[in-house]
Amino acid sequence: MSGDQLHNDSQIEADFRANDSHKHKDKHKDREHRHKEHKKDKEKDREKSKHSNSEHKDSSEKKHKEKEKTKHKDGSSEKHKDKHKDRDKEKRKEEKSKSSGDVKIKKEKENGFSSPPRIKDEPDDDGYYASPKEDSKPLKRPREEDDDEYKPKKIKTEDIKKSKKRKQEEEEDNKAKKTKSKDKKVPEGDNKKKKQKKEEEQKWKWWEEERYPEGIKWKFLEHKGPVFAPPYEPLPENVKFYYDGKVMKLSPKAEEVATFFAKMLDHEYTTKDIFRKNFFKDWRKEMTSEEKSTITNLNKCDFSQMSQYFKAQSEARKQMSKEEKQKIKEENERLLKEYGFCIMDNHKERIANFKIEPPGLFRGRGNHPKMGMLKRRIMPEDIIINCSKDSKVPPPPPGHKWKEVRHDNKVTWLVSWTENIQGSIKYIMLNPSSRIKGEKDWQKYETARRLKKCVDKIRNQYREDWKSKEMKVRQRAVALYFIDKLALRAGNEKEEGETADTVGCCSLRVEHINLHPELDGQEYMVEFDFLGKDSIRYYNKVPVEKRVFKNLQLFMENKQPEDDLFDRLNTSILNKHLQDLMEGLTAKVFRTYNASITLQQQLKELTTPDENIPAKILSYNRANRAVAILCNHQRAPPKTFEKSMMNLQTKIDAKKDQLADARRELKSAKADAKVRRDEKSKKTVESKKKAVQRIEEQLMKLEVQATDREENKQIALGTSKLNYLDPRISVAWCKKWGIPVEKIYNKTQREKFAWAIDMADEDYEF
DNA sequence: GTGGTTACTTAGTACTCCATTA
DNA sequence: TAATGGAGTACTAAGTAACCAC
Repeated sequence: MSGDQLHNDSQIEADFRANDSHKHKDKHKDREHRHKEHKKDKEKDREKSKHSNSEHKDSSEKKHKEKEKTKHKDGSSEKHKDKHKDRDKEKRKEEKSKSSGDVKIKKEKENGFSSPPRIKDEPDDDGYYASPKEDSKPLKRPREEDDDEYKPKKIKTEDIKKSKKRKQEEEEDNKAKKTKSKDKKVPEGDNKKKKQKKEEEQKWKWWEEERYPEGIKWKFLEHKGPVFAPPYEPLPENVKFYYDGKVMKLSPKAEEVATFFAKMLDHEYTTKDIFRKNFFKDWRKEMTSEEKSTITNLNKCDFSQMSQYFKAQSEARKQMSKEEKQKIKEENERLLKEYGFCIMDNHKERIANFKIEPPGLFRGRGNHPKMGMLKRRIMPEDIIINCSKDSKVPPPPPGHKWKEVRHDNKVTWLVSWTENIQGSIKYIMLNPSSRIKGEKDWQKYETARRLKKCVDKIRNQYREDWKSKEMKVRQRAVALYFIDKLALRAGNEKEEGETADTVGCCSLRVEHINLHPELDGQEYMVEFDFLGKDSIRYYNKVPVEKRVFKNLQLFMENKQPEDDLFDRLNTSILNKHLQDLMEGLTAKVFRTYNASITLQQQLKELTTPDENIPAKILSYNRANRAVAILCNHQRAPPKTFEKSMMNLQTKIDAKKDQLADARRELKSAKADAKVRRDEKSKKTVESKKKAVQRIEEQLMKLEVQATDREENKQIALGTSKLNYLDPRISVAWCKKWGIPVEKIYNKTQREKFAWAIDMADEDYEF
């Protein structure tokens, strides 16, 4: 399988280049299917071995057994069926690997196996050092996760004073708030005071305060509960639904579900078999028995009038008058004000998602087996409220009650409910700008920085483990190598048939890699091709070390394409091992670490001191892009991409013409001044010169913009910026080069990273 | 070791709003 | 003044990983 190398960015190491996926997703379908069949077989086998004496041995299983026997011609039909149970096979295999491995290792030694090249270029100083700033400001100490039983540390007296003062202020603030909440209605007049207060709130520097002991997330929590989806509004009489060419009036319930489908009619989803099948099955559940007996074929349903009605409605919404739009906006603001905030430990904090997800049709990503199923309406009776005992419990809507009210301060969520598609729990939590999220974020980067201190040791260790006699250890070491080198996700096991068939490192299957002893002039190439999170394709050709290559060959021996590559490994085994190497270390820390260290290196490499601000920002974006490529953060190219690119090019051409004109004018002005030699003409020359300069700058800006946009066509920068890059690296870079931080982070991002903006100075080192 | 549950982070896309341009 | 386009936001799916009982 070959994919076209898409990201042709000279700045980025070829190793890290992942290929485009969106166009190729379909290619995987076939394979997925095959895999599913296979897995089903496997599952059955598992069941069988579990209840070996059970009465479940039906004919299909027998058939399957026979099938399996023919599959594995070497007679080892039970091989690879089960990861953890088949000890005999394991032994046999290990013996085999031992003998062949020994030979191989010897051979390598004879070949003069030299220490492998470094996985990633890293700054020469291997040791970690805290930034001088942190040394001088113990208050902003990087938090170590290892201080398990955290006791608020005594910090500089000065700072204690500060914090005490702040606390006093807060207490006063809180008192005021409490009295306020008692007599609720506050005259609209005190806007100024309110504003001031708001600003104070925004300026709250939680990162300078003491933390709670491990496990405790808050001491006081009060909120207004969730906002429910608006009730269903039946369609007007003139909007008809037709079945088999005849008008049919649907019951409200059936009609509501029908409108969900009608609203999606233009989407490709509604043409997919699984989607239609799932939808129809769930829709029928909502029908009256009469409807059920009439409506038996989705193909005979005509939703077109409904669809047109909704299109007209959305058109009308766009055409609304200013006043109407303003009214809606005000209503939304009112809702936000009332339900969008909570009080957590004396501070008003913004809630991220205070609105309950409305009912609709489930749209999974990729080839999701449950697409089209009905996401049912969430009622107060489904809702668990979490708040503190001494808070005012939010009242349920009239005539309803909550499923439960609990007071659990070991968790951060305010509201939860169980969703009906996967049976998973959904939560209402706080905004990223909140203390509770910020602290966690900060902690995450501190863990990644701790990894920096010991990453060399860990790398040496897994290199050693490639030679281990134990298959499990070898697999673990190779997997870890991939996670480290390629920033792959851990790859938890997933329930079969419940989700799209996607994989991560530990769940890679034989069919996801191709080994090439030589490819494109390089030795020991591994070609990856699989669907990762969100069914985004990961395609990459990577040269690996010989020992890794040989190990992979070994892991793949006698396996079917649908078999697990790392059959002795899962994420929990891997993470347990990582925990032993460093406290708090998990597979995902490697992604954070490698993303952040890459940004820091790339910024160092790409920033040229004498460049102007737009050029520096281009460099920043390129560094950011290198990370996004490493992490395989892709996006569908914007629908208007080609057009907007063309428009930009037109602008550039026009600017070029304008520049040529200005230069001509400058030339003639110069000639004129030479002849006249008066003040006026000199001034004209000066002003023409300035004009040329101005236009040159404008042109340059446009060109930079064009480059940036082109390079960004299929790469999403946001995800890494928000989740993987230690914001202090960016802040330090801004401070070092005099770039306003607003150029890198928008308002929301600045709120999220307020802690970093406040604490990092220009010589911060990750 | 496994399977189930829970809590939380990470992810891409659809929509909205607002500034700029024709 | 309407159209356009891009930045920012809202939404919610899909991951990771810890914990617990057996």
